[in-house]
Amino acid sequence: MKLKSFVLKLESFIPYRMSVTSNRISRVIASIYSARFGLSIPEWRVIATLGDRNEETARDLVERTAMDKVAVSRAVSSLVKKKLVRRNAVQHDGRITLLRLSPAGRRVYEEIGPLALNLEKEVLDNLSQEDKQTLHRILDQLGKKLDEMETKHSKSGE
Amino acid sequence: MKLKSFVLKLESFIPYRMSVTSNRISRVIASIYSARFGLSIPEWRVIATLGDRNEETARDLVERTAMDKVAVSRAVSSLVKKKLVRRNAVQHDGRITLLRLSPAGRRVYEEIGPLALNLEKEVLDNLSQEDKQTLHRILDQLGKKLDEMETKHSKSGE
DNA sequence: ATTATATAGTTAATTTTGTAATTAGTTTCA
DNA sequence: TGAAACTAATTACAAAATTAACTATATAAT
Repeated sequence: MKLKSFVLKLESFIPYRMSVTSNRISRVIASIYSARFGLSIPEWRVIATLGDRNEETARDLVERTAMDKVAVSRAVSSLVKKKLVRRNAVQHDGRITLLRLSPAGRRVYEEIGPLALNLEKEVLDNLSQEDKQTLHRILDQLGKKLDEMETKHSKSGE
Repeated sequence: MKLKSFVLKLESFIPYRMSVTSNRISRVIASIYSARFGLSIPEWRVIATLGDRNEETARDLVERTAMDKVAVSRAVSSLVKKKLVRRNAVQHDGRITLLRLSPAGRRVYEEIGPLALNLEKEVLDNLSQEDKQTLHRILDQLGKKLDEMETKHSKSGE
């Protein structure tokens, strides 16, 4: 009789576990800015990212947030419509615009920021300080490995 | 002058970091079963879940995978169409059907399972054994806290 | 028994997201 | 200078996910 040569239990499969947990956390965090401010996740990410800079191009946002450029584009134009973000043309390059929070956008940032940090704190409440550091380090290391794997993959797929 | 009383940097905000990392990992894993077997993520999850059981109801799948029941329903009916999953009626309750992998479905499971585990291993390659254990424990603890927060939230929202 | 309530599952409508193709502007260099 | 190649950003289309509503069966209560 043929024996199964591997054991795959979803409940101990890290990719699956991380996906479930991270989705649950995102939903909790999203609840504060979607219900109270009508913002989507990408919109909030753009606001959060612009919050600690003066001006940035959409390109920069893509880099800094690891979001897709289409998602950024959509979030930005929606935020511009809502008057939370302003676009400023650039003299020497007609393709790009510099983005910055409007005063209203900054107020939103100043209001959501602390709430988001509080919720994060509550979610992480069960973890020791050391666990949190370890988690950051683990995420760093996973990110590095994924960089490798992704470039390898795209190289071979050319 | 008013000072900002909080510091929110997306790149050190755990909910954000987990979301980015987990999406990247999911994409890597999905590449093996989407390209080679034409399976969606929910389809693969159903197969993986049925793989280590004899029979289960859709309801059980929802519980065990934390997937939405609509997603499970669609994944199952698609898999039935593809002849990878079979439905068996139950005598005493006309609402439920018992699901199990067909022989073909089991072959898919037997083929993807090891590949998925290998990829997981590669992704986690940078982590020590201890880190992996810690990660599991952290995910456990986050899960517990999320349980609390979600029930609290749904209670108060009634 | 028969109305009410709950459960399992599906179907339908909406929204969100991802992929591809397109537009507009810029740089390179023969 | 003027094609060709590249970059930034948007638009259009397709796939996927969420939410809401619905069907069918089963259980509970009066």
